[in-house]
Amino acid sequence: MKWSDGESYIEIDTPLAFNFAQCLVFLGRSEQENLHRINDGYLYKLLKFDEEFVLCKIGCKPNSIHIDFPLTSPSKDTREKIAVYLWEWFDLHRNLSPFYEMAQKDTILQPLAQKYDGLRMIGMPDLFEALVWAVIGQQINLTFAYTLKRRFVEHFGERQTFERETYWLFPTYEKIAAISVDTLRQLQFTARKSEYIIGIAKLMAGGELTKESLLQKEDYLHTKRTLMAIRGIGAWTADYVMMKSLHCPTAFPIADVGLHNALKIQLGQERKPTIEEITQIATHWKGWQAYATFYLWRSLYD
DNA sequence: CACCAGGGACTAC
DNA sequence: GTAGTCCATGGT
Repeated sequence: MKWSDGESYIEIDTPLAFNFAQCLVFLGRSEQENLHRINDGYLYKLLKFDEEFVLCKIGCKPNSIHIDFPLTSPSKDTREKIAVYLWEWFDLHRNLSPFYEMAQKDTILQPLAQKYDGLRMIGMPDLFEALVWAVIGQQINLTFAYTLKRRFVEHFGERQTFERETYWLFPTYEKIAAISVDTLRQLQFTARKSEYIIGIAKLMAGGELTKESLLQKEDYLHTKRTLMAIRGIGAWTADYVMMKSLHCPTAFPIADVGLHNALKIQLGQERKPTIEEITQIATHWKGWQAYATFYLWRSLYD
């Protein structure tokens, strides 16, 4: 990763096939999102490292991402962590050339790759955030899922205010490990989801589940099995988290309803494709299932 | 009012 | 292993 440190700002070199505006479209998909704000072409995100809050104002230049710090100037050590966070958030380490070459020969992906050229996998560097968001999203419509996430963040997350706007941090697993099922039930989480989320928080608080250990697993299936052994994490959630937080390119939530709807639309069919049909279609996507899924999700927001 | 929603656990066979 | 059932609640 290449980045330059200007002390009061940082700049991260962007790879080929990167389009900041495309990424902002995806990040702006919900009005209820409270973990970042988009205003006038800039992306605002609150982060915290070692008790140090940092508000980032993120914009783009021709070949780089430029980050200013409107609230306080972070230390050098923190500036490096911010660069790493952004690197992960926008999946900047990945060379997309093979994906676009593959997409060029795929009738479904070809128009999407052209239309959303430069869109990167928008990740979730925080493993706990990815897990909770996935559990929240199980079997409910996205609008309600965002409502639940907003309540969750605003009840248990820390905040900073800048120019009359409030910026939120996702709650920590330490905090959630200590709450009761009843507390989440009051926010209209189901009892089951409350148990899953608190259970996951306790595993992480106890050091039994870490992003580092998951990343150390040998292969896709081993990692997926490890995740699926946790109560509340099935095949869909495991793939979702591997895709968004572990940057696994072969993660493929094949049972995803959004994926089914996107394929139905792209294929111009009256019905959604079956799992067997999707398996067949996806044989072309080998090695890039996560990106294929992500671009299909993106197509739902036009 | 019916059906759906970015599923998963649990049970029975 | 897999098919059936329940979970629970808002959106459309």
